[in-house]
Amino acid sequence: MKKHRDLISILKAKNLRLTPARRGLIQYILDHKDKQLSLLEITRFLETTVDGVNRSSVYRNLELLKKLDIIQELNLPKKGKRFQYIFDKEVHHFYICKTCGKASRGNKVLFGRIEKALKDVHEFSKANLSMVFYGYCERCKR
Amino acid sequence: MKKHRDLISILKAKNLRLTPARRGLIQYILDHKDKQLSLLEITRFLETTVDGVNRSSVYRNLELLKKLDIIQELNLPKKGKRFQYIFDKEVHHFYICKTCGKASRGNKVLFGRIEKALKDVHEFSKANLSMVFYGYCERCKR
DNA sequence: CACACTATTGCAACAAGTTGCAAATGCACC
DNA sequence: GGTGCATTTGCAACTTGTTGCAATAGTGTG
Repeated sequence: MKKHRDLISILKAKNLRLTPARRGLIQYILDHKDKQLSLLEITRFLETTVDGVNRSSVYRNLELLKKLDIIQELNLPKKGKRFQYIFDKEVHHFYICKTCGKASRGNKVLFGRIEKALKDVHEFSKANLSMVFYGYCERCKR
Repeated sequence: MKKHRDLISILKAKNLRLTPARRGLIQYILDHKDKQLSLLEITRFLETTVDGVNRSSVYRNLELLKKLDIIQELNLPKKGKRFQYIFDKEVHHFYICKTCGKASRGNKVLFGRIEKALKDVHEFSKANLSMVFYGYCERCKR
């Protein structure tokens, strides 16, 4: 799997080690790229496969993947903390409903358009930019 | 104070009661409109003034103010959860540094421009829209 | 200003998240 | 394949956040 190898080499380049816990976490996230994963889902998977990963390790590794811009944490109303794969050169931005917590990904065209709108924000680097919009979805619209 | 009365009438309209804890919280937030307040700051203030507000009440009231679009919760890297006043007809969007957690508010012109860029996102209501951009600040830029 | 009605609070038990430290282990080098 | 060493883990104690429920107290009405 190509992406998998990409990630491995990122870890290596930073002297980060590929432990069973990390391997499992990365695999699970890669297998659910389009989902916003809850901690419960992640923990359950790691329990049943790597069997016995302590929760502090799970938290620490999620933190690590965030720092590496591999995942992004989203705080979804009603649904709590979620983790979303964002490691690709593709764009990503999210529309989140303040009422029900539904999250949907934006598309490339819109991303480009918004990025352009931000061109005058000079003191802010748009490298690995990610954007979150909070409004109301069709169902919850008022 | 004008804004204060605005908020009070919003509460009234929803059958929400003005308890000491709520009054204190609202006052504190109004007095620090341009800060991202930490829970510690809020709690400390409420302890020393209203003396003895249970933490569950603090959490519940913050949740309430979020639902009313009076404050917004921001998750700042390194700094944790913060609460930011957003209740005015003025626009608000934030630039957050993924490394150090520095948050800065955007301005009206940019907001308008970005909002326009979002015009084709039809299934998403931009009422009380708020936007968060994650990138890197000048200091942390790489 | 007392009453009734319902929203809100405090409490206590629990769940989720954090941290320092000693033990374990991945990995580069031989 | 063994060795050394820095990274990572598990553990345990702790802090932070959540929830159900009974007691408390705002608020509108007369």
